[in-house]
Amino acid sequence: MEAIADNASSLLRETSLFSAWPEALLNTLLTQSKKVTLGSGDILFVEKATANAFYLVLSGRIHLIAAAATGQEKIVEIIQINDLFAEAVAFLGGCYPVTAAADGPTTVLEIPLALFLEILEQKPQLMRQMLARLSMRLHFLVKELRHLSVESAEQRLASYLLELCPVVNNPAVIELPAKKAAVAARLGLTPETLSRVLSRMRKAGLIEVEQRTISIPDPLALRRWAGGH
Amino acid sequence: MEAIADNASSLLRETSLFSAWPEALLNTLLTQSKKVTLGSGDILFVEKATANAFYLVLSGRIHLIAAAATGQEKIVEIIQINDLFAEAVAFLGGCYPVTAAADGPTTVLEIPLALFLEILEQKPQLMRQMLARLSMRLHFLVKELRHLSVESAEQRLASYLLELCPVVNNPAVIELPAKKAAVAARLGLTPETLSRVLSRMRKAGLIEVEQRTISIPDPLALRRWAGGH
DNA sequence: CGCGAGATTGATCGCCCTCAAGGTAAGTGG
DNA sequence: CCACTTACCTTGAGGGCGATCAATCTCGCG
Repeated sequence: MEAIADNASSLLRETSLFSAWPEALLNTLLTQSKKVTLGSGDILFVEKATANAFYLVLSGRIHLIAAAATGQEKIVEIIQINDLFAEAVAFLGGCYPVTAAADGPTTVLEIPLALFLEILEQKPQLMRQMLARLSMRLHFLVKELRHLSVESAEQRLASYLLELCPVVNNPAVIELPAKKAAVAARLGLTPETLSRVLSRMRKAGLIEVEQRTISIPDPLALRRWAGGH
Repeated sequence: MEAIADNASSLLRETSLFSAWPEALLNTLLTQSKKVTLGSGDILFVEKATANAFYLVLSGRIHLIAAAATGQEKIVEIIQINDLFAEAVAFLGGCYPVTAAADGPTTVLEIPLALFLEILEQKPQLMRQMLARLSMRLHFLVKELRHLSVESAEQRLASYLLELCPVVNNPAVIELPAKKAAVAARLGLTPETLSRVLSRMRKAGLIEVEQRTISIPDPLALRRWAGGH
């Protein structure tokens, strides 16, 4: 229990949102939070459920999924270790807009909204940070909208790979953050299409694929290639 | 000039963001703001430009447009009269994520970011409202992502029409907020496809179309029909 | 080895875009 | 009042991208 708290504390401190919080407040928050362990595919919360808490990924991965009436699903975002999610619902006091499911064994820290809001109310500068954070998410989603609506499969995958590159000028070797089927869903594609596009890029000499490891000798060439379809 | 300020003041007060602002602060903001008149197609700001202000639509309409490298365009949102836009950039101090263009003759109120931030800094409860507002936009965009990625043209148009209905149980007569080509772009479709889908709905007896006026005898039937492709 | 999950590859199909040709309606000038 | 113009919408034919369905392949593992 103590070990868990310590682990969570250090992880919390690493997030941009909490990095500037005073120790005392962070501890208060932690005593009210609890660790949740999930198996592969377990549902943390479902779309439209009343939101009582938000979450920090301690280990594993969480998929945020939007489902249509027809049963089709789209992974809106893949939440990695040490990322916060669902924190935006706090200010609406409403319900979750997506479903959250574990991708493999995963542990998350569940932080109650009520206490969080109470603390925030007394610390305006923390609010300012929340605002910046939400703005960043807004920009991210706007960018996603563009990707989905006006870019081809090649362009979407290329953008995605380029985002994973630390620097765009040098050769890079990157690791896909999840199994390919999940990456495909994240990009709004089927696994088959993802496979074919990767294959096309490989044949064009732009990337090399080995399991989840992808090496990109010339990221800029990849970007140019995607530009011309 | 005085008339302009009065008009803008009353409009500002009607927006959820400013409705709770004290008169004095609102006037301070107004004296620093200025009215901008735009002709059809005029660009208010372009994507990636440094953001110095955000805007309130006083009359007409503004299209927020995301463009791809290939030149294709998608209307992310259609901003109606009395709606704020671009206010989210304030907290990043960065650049606009989309391009804003006037749809027909339009006037907007240009509100400088610097002053706005300064006021906000001193009024925590106003920040709280900003947070709620940004959360709402986040939810809106998440919903949009779902629409674009997992729904068909029929479903997207049906959802769009249903959102324009005041109540979903009763017959409704609604007015498209812009010319059909713009609505199509807003839905991620071409004008041709929009026309065809409208035609299909008409032949199914679900709607009647007269210029921009659309009557929906049974919104629920429309929703059911869209569910089954 | 055999099993099963994930990845690949091929064949086919459907939705939506593109290109092209009317069609409708409102506004001009004679 | 009527040709003419212009903007917008509609309708049709054809094609491409990515989904679907199905078969095969790879690899880790009991």
